Order: sequence, then C-alpha cells, then structure tokens
Amino acid sequence: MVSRRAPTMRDVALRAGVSTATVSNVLGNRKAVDPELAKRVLEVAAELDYQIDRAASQLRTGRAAVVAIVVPSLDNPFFTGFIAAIERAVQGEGYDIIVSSSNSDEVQERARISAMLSWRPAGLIVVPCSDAFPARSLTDVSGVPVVAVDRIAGVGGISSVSVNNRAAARLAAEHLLGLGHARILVCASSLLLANIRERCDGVRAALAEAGLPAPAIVEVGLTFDIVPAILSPHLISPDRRATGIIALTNTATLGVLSAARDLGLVVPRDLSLVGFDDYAWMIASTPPITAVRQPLDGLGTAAWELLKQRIASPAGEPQRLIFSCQLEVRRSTRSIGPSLAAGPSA
Amino acid sequence: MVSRRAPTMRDVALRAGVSTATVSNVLGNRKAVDPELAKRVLEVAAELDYQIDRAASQLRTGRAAVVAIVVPSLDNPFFTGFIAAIERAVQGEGYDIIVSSSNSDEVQERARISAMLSWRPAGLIVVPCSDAFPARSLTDVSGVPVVAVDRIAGVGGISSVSVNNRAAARLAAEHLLGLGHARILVCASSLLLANIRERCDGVRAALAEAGLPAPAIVEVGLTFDIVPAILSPHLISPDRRATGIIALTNTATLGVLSAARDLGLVVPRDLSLVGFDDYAWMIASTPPITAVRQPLDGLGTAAWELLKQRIASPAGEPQRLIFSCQLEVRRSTRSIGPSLAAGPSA
DNA sequence: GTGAAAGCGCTAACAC
DNA sequence: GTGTTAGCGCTTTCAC
Repeated sequence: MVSRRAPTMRDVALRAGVSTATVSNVLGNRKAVDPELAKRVLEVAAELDYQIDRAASQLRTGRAAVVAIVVPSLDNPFFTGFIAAIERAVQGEGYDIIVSSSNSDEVQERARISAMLSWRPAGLIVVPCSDAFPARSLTDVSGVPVVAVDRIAGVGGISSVSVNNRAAARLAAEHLLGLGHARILVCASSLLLANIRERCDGVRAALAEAGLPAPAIVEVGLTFDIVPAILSPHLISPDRRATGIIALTNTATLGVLSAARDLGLVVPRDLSLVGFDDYAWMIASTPPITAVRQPLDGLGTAAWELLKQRIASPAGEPQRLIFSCQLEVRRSTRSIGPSLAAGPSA
Repeated sequence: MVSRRAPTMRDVALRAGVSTATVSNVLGNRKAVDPELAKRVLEVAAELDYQIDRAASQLRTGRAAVVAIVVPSLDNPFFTGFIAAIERAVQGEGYDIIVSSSNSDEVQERARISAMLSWRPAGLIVVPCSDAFPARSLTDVSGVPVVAVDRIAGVGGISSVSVNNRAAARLAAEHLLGLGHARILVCASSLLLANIRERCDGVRAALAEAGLPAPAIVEVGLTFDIVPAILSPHLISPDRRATGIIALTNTATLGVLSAARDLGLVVPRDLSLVGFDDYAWMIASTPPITAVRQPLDGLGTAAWELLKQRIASPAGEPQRLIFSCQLEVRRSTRSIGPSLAAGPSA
C-alpha cells in the first residue's frame, strides 16, 4: 500500500464539475443546492471516500467538533466509565473526544489541559485531580467552555456536575446502623480530596445522629495494593475492631476485601462491608458487595449537556448539577449477631 | 468570564517585535535564532499563555500529532487498559489520542474510523470488532498508517500486535491438567472471534495431547449478566459436570464466578477456575483468581512502536508482533481430590 | 539570522 | 442557485 494523499474538496469539485463552494454547501447542507448537482456531488464524494479535512474546516470556522476530556487516570473504571458515557452522549452530534490522563498530578494536569486547548476544542470536561484545580486559569484565558466533574470543591464560577457525597455516605452509614453496627470504620482514599472528606462527613453525621462516637477514618491511598498493609492494624483485635467498614472508593473496596481475606476475616460474617461505585465484579463477587452506586451514565450525559449550554451561551450563568447516589444492598452486609455484638457470651 | 479569542502567533510576534516566522522558528526550534530574540519570544509566549493552534499547524504541515484509537468498547477494562498504555507511550512525544468506540458493531466501526480519519491523524490503532475488519479499505484509501490489535485473524498486509492465544489457553489447560482435572469446560465469549477460537484450539490441543476427549465449549456472549443462565445447565449435575473451567475473557470469568455462586458451588472446592486477563478484582477476590495475564502495557507500547515505524516508512514491510501471556497461579484452582475425582468413595 | 509572502483545505461573503 | 475569492493561523521557501 502506497502512502497517498487523502482526496480534497477540490478533487470532488473537479470530478463533479462544480465549484468547491457547492461541494461545501452540499456536504454541510448549508445552502440550497440543485438536487441534481447535489446528487452528483454526493456520488463523487462516496466514490472517492472523501472525508472532510477537519483541521481546515476548523481553521476556517473557528469551531471544532471535538470535546477534550482530562481525567486523573485511565486505569480506573470510574473514570473510563465516565468517558464511555460522554462518548455515547457526543456521538451522533458529530463530536469526537480527545482524552488525556493527568496521572493524579497537578503539574501534569496543567500540561495536559494546555495541550488539549491547543486543539481549540468546543469544550473541555475535566475531573480535576485536586480541589484547587489550579489549571483553571488556563481555561479562562483560552475562552474554552469548561465543565468540572466530581472534584469540584474549590471550583467556583464554572459549570460542574457532581454527586451528593454527604448523602451518599450517609446512605452507607445508615444501612450499617440499621443493621445494628456501632463500631464503624471508614476506609478513605485520600483526605486531600474534598469529595472524600464530604463522604467522611456524611458518615460522621449519621453516627452522631445515632448518638454514636465518630468513626475511625483510615487513609489508604489511591492504589489498591498497599491497602492491606495500612488496614491490618485496625482489623487484628477481634474485640476492638469495627464490625462494619465503609470503603469510599472502588479501589478502597478492593483493598478492604483483600485485607480482610489476608486476615482470615470472612465477609459478612466477621465484617460487614459497604463499597463505593458499582461494577460487575461487585455483583459477581462472593458475597456480592453492598455498594453505593454513582450514576456514571447520568454524570457523563449531564456533563455534556452542561457543556453544550456553555458552548451555546458562554456568557450565561454557570450551572451546578448534583446527582444522588443509590445504595445497592447485596450480601456483604448483615445484621449484627450476638456473637459480634457482645463476644461469645450469648 | 467573557469568551475570548486565544492569542495567535501574530499576537506574540507583534508583542515581541519580531516576525511570525521567527516566533515559529523559536517555538518549533526549527532554525537557529538569536538567543536574545528567542528569549523574548519565549517570555511573551508564556506571558500570553500562548498555545499553538494545532489545526492551523496541521493544515500547513500535513502532519498531525494525534493518534486515533478505535476499540470495541470503552466499558471493558481490557480495552481501556490498552488505551491507558498507549496514552503513556505517546505522552512526551507530543502526541494526543482521540478515542472512539465501535460498540462491537462493524457498521459503527466503519463510521467511527471514517470520522477519525477526517482528523488526518498521524496513525490509527484499532482493535477490530470482527476478524474481517471490513473498514480496512477506508484506511487504505486515506493513506493513514494503521496498526491492528488483538483481533487480527483476517487482517493481512498491515502491522499488527497480538497475543499467542493458543499458547495462552494451553497454559491454562496444562495447569488444570497438572492438577488432575480431566473434565474441563471452556467458557468462551463468542466463537465468531478468531482469538477466542484460537484459545479454544489451545485447550483442545492440550487435552488431546493428554489423551483426553475434547472439552465442552460454551458460548456465553459479550456481557456478563447473561452468563449464569447459559452456564447453569452445564453445572448442575454433580457427577457429570466439569471440575475445571477455563473462562476465556474477563467478562466470562465474572460470569463463571456468579454462576458458580448462584448454584452454591464453591471455588475451588467444587470447581477450579482459570480466568483471562488480570485485574485488581481478581487479586482481591476470595479466592484470588488464577488467570492468564495478557501483557496490556506491552501491547500498548508495541502498537505505538509499530505505528511509529509505519509513520516513518509507510512503504516498509508491515510487522506482526506476537506476545506471550503468563499464568498467574492463585487460589481458584486446586488439585483434584478424591472426593471430586471419584465421588464419595474414598 | 530575520522577514515577507505564499499557500495548506476549507467556508462565508459576495457577485452574478 | 452557483462560482469567485479572501482569509482562518500556521510553516516554509526565498530574499536579504
């Protein structure tokens, strides 16, 4: 296969015996064109497998049919699920997505956003890797519409979509409380993240209302493999350890599961577990994991809708959309029995 | 925030008191420029947060610093892991990725590739959704370098990277055989996919060499939720059912796990399971799942290397790279005990 | 070593 | 309803 040049609009025009303007009008159905001519143009275009050159089109119009997405990681199903939802949403409206990972690093985040902006995208959807979102300034100068997602605490004045983290965590806590658990441990990824802090608050509030002391909160980091080492000390003492654990992210959930197993603790017999996020493996797991489900698809769709609003009227008021989460009760949580509540006395 | 125009090279040139040619030369460090001038240009560029307009740059040079990626699904961690690996590889070489999902549909695949091509990307990496890869013709006419990944059976004459599926499956089968299993069931996603058929062949070959009859092969589809219903009939009869199952994809692995649980079968006591692909949940699972690990990162890196070769010399010989997989022995497989081998007789 | 100017492929005025 | 033409922001000769 010889490397060849893609056909241009001029090629199509020549072959169809019309001007490039007419080709452009037909292909972009912009102005009325004689049906006969239009047909011929379309035929020739198909024949040549003509594809418009978006760089040229964009340069001329100033509009780009692409939305840039920046997330902290492409190895986390939460973020890729979110991207998948956006891709579904922008499909059919003729937009493509260009995606990039900040590797949970502010410096890289800034660099990636900067690179994305050089495409002059129609808009930018970003899951900031920190509350501060320092790269925000970049988007201000470029004038590209932005929607921030998920970690939006410190982010004022721009559209955002997120989840009611307090309520979500409260759901988990109240479920455990309702089952009779009083010693509850919270397994948090990083307390540097406002959404995680909000989830902690939600648990705290629920416990406080129930007249219980504040929960222990353990910070386990962003990757799953180190969790067991960090968590073990909190799980060894049979009479002091928590009976219920709330894991605040999918990674933390995985970590709790393997920590428990390493310690010979059986879920839910020895330990009730509520996870966060909702994936196939949680359902296939034995036992299936009770979890707080974030409406990934809704978040993606909403991010795109909000972005479209900003694109249509950049001067309009930024919107904040907050979704609720749902608790999926499965089998990793159980009502606390006498053996757990009061030791072997009963 | 008022919508504003991004600064152009002209803005930088004016402000720095030089020509746009000089700015271009400095920023692209293309030609030697007086250090004094260069410094000033850089300063002004930073001051204005100047970002080159890639559409304009690309239109002029004909080269685009973007690689297009098309995969069957963005909801499958195998594909997103692969994308993550590519993203890591192209980072730092100044390339961005634009990604798209074919939803495992040939028609959509063609449409998506066609759309990708209109960006005139430096190259295209595609995981075809079928062996035929009918959209290939598109890439031929556009002259965009292509690398096909994973499902490459019917794909001749282009560079490709894949895995030795026969050998991989053989690894799984021989492991089970070594543990004393003789009744082995293969849980395949779709036999329409050549890579899946190759994996079946691998299992078959291993069993044949061991003098055993061919394994039962059950086709369970591409999504996880329907697997239990399809699999159950094969797992009910205690004395006729397989003692070892090989699940040929991560989705199939999940399906087997939940089917077994629904039937009250305990892994590995009642059933040994070897999965495919290797994810965090397999390690966190109880028991941890023995699995054939595909070198995702290697596949991604290799795809990019091969693509770079094609970009550098489009007329060169296409390369085919084939990776081997590794068996991660964990605890979902066990040596077959008397109770399983011969019923309760021992 | 620097600048002037042409032109990449397209679209939007504008003329006809 | 169609064609001519200017020009989007950049890179790349080509003069100087």
